[in-house]
Amino acid sequence: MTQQVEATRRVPLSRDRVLAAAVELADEVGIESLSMRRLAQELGVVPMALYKHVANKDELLDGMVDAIIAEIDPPVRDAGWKRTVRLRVLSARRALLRHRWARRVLESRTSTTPAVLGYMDSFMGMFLAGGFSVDLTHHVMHALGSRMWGFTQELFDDPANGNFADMAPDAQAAMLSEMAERYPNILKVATAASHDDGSVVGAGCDDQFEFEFALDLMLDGFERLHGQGWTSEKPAGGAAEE
Amino acid sequence: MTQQVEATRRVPLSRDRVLAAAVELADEVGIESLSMRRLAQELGVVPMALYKHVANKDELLDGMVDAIIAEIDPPVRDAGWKRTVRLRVLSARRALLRHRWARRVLESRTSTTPAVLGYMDSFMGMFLAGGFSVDLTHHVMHALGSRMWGFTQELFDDPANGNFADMAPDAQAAMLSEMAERYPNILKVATAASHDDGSVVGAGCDDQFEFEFALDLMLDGFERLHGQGWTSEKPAGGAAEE
DNA sequence: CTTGACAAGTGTACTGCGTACACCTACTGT
DNA sequence: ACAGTAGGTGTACGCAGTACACTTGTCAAG
Repeated sequence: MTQQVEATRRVPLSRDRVLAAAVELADEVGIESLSMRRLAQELGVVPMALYKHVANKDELLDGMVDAIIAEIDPPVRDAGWKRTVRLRVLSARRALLRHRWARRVLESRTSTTPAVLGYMDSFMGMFLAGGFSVDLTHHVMHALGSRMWGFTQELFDDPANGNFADMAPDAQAAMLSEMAERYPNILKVATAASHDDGSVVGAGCDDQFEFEFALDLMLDGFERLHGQGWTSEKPAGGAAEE
Repeated sequence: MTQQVEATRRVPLSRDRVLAAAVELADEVGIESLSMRRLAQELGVVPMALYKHVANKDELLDGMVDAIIAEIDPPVRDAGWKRTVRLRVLSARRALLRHRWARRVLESRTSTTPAVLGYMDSFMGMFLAGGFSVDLTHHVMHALGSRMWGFTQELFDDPANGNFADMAPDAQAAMLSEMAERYPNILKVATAASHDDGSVVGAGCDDQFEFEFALDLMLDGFERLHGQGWTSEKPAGGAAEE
């Protein structure tokens, strides 16, 4: 009987099982609470057992990111570059939103795993296939930056707003009048962004709208540059120096 | 005599001294090596002494960020909004580049200290003063995102390139041919970006150029939208739902 | 000059982390 | 039947942040 129990759980660990469990755990408790010990416990195993499948925690994080990247849809076929890029970014965004920790990990990772490189490569491919010069593609990639992954640095994070909502009404009023005095512009902009909804910062705005607004702004800019055959005029030559 | 020594070092700690030392230490050894213990040691004091001046490490980091923000120049006067914004961002960029750890801390911080709010407020003020609608200003702020602080997520970080440079020539060749096979687009773009210089990724490109390229692309986009009186057409009403 | 209060600095100790290293164990191919 | 090995275990180390009780230095009031 114990044999059976053991037989049931004796599905041996594997790199994939470890990564999957890590992703799930991070989804549940947040990346900051994901420790090797906690993960091991979740898998019913002693912490050091994990090290037979991942070299260390950094590699674990890399693997988790790779798993998320695998969720991104491949480029659609036979659409113009703009639509292809747009859809791909939005697909990446959906994947990253399913795993909210992924943004931070991706940002903090200096690493370039094969999955990351593969995504970037195929991303550049979309522009090149659209007739962009290698030169322009390069700058475009830099300009997109992390927006290629479907996210932007949030202006305010939820907590600030959460705190506000949790405050006593009079404290809210006090804070509001203090803000009106010290940060009049923020207040103006924030309240305009949230007529019907009582919140002041952040929550009043539609992140998805903001993201697409900025993405389209950039894509339009790229289109314009491409249309006018833009080239970075580098200082002619350069062999002269040194 | 020991008295004198003590008298000399008896310049008492203060929040400002702690923050200044923390900034300096982070500049020297990197943010990941900045621990309360290490900082205390640097100040010739026992770790717990710091807690008389900062509540905890998070507050220390917040304070450090605030100190960097204080280094950003105020907006220039009597220039158009575009030039004003541009110069301000580039000033922020200079400050952040003087303290390379600041980018990460700013990114990871969910907090909104008065200094952060103040900067944002004055930033919005530049657009509003330029005649932007509150609405457009709002979206523009989101679109800028962390570029407002003068940085972008780097595509590749130095390490990858550093490793490559440190490799044996034949290993380099092997890696190159492997990359040509698996990431042909990356290779194309990267090599084009670094004709004269031997490196393959990252180092070949001029970060400052890339940053300004993207910044100007966005500012031009904003200008265009502003010129045509852009408004986000929100779904009329909304009170109907709930 | 004493005193006593309060701010600044100290010492010790706790918990949790990542992970090195030596060990055991159960399955595999010969 | 047995040796080799991959996978799991147990113990232990150093480093982190910080709670809590303590001493010390300084200065105002009696």
